[in-house]
Amino acid sequence: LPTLTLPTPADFDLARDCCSYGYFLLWPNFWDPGTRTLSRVLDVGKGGPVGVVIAQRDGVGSALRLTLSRAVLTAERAELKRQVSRMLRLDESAEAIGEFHGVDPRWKRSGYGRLFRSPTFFEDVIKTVTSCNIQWPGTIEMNRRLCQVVGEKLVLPARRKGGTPLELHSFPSVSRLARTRPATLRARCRVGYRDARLVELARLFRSGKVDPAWFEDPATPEAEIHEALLELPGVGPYAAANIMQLLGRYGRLPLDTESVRHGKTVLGFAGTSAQIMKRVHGHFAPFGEHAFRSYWFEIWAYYESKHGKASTWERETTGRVFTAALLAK
DNA sequence: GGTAGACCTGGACGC
DNA sequence: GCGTCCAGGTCTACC
Repeated sequence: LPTLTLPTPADFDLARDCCSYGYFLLWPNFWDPGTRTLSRVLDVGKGGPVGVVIAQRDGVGSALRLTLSRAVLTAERAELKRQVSRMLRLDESAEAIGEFHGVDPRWKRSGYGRLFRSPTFFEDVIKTVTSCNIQWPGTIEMNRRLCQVVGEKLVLPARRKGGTPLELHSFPSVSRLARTRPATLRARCRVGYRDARLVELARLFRSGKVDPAWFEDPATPEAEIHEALLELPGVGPYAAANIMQLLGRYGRLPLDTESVRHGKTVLGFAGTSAQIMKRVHGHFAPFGEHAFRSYWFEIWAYYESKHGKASTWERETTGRVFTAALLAK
């Protein structure tokens, strides 16, 4: 099979930096704790979906080895590298992570700093909308169904003679989701009332009214991005702040019921949820433009204290246990 | 500018 | 078993 190599920052650790945010557990992403590889299908051009397995064999800072399901053209190769770099935040240098550790030294030892995200801005927006007002296992199910129902199918030949071919799916493309009927999403993907909002989002991307390049441009003022996100269907204060962090803007906190749980059980705050939210907000304000990472890795450390290293979580078992009721115990 | 009430779905909990 | 509540919120309609 064709392979590609991708250099990484000096401190990059695939197992740690991939398994750093819940989206690594969402379809079509598949982290295999056994082989410590990330695999999924990517849409990189007109040649059809490409399966990719990402491995880091020679330790921290070594190059990634990408094994592809088919040969790719030059333009596809560039796009593929761009998408993998986005997912794993290869754009964040060791120095940039060091700067964060300077502000919050608690994560220096583990090296946590990069946060996993999607290969595209579009997928991040859709995934965030599917995480609202629902428990985590529901988000997992919705993403699985979206891929299987609306995503493009990729069939890989059986590894052994007589074995069954492997069927994989990509994440729904903008154009495909824009053409999907809300009723289909509701019935087959179980997205509930999110149906029309998801289709409308895809249509905004398709028409160019939402331009990913503008949102991703470091030169675009933060306040303008935030304002534009709030205009999107299905995106409120929580989702907007979360998409901001996915864009690498860590100054805002996506406060939700999980923040309240964290405030109570870990930080020891008492009072009404509104009061606790306020205190959580104040607690992380001193971390300034790094606030979200300080907040998130505190939560992540709590999850790992309950279930072990995130890189050992299985998508089908451990990955599904993060419900409010279980976390509160 | 602030706040009830509705909203899909499915897990958790009480009876 | 069945009803109720609510989750990594958002939107609309009111005040």
